[in-house]
Amino acid sequence: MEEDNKLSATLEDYLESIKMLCDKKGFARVKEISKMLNVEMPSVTSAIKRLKKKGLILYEKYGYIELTSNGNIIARKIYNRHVKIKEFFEKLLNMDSEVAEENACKIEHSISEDAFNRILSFLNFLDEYPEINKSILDSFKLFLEIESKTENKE
Amino acid sequence: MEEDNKLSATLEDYLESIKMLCDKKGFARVKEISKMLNVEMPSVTSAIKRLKKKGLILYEKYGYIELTSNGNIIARKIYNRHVKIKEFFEKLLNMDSEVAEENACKIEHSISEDAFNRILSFLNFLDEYPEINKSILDSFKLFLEIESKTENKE
DNA sequence: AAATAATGTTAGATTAATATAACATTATTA
DNA sequence: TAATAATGTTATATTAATCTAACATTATTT
Repeated sequence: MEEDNKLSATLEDYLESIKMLCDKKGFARVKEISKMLNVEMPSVTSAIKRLKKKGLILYEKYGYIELTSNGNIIARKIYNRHVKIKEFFEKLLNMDSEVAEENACKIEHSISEDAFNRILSFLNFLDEYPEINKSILDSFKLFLEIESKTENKE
Repeated sequence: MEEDNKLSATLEDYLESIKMLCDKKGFARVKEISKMLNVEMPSVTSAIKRLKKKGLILYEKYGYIELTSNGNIIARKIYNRHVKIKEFFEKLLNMDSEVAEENACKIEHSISEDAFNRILSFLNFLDEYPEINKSILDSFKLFLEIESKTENKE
């Protein structure tokens, strides 16, 4: 009991898309969500019904889709994870923006609160000690270059 | 077409459990898998049927479960990811072993080849430059302590 | 405003993953 | 070896997530 309200990765994705669309234009539509997530419209209709049942969005047939305040809180949390995980990959591992994006998208759903806080702390650490930050990253970049030249198997 | 054979996260988990049991005793049994993954036995029976259909395991009704050579290759790949991701979390983020374990378990299924290679490279980097390794990690640990004392919200 | 296009919903089927209950097989032990 | 315990399977149901096809509504354009 207690927290029965855990969203599936899929519903988290829908909620996140809705948040992004709402941030941009104040509401979301089925078609846009379907484009964003690469699913057909009936899948969206089905998902938003489940989100509505959970009290996370407002919508009436054929109408606009908006977040409830609760939905907003949760969506923001998910989105924040996304942004931070992406940042972590980019800053620490020198990952391409698209690769970082793609991976953040998936990992954001499976990482624990605990682990996420570690990542946040690490990002703060890098921010607050830019010298360390720079020296690590420079060395690592160099390492990557050497590694790619060596091109050793296994 | 081409690679239709992508396993779901769930099937990857089953395969990984089977690998671990086989490594330990040469074969796996339904009961043990069910304990390991916290599912009921019929769920295991259903999963191993799917794995068998994909040619990844050998088994006959009421018999032992073993990996095919193909299954072995795939299982090893998954397991390796698991180990390395865990190591990454432990070494870099100073995460508790259990937390690292738990998160590696989930993330191993969603991370891309590309991103995983970055993580591997970073681990190699830490290994090959132990001075850098130590200095980063010591500073970060210190930072975590300071942070936890400060206990600032948000 | 009627015709057409765009968008959204319903009905319904499919697949994966799970569970419970009932039954079957294999292993243990008295 | 017969009885019991442990393990495994089948039958069946449920839920989430997706799809296609058909229909409904809303918006756009002559």
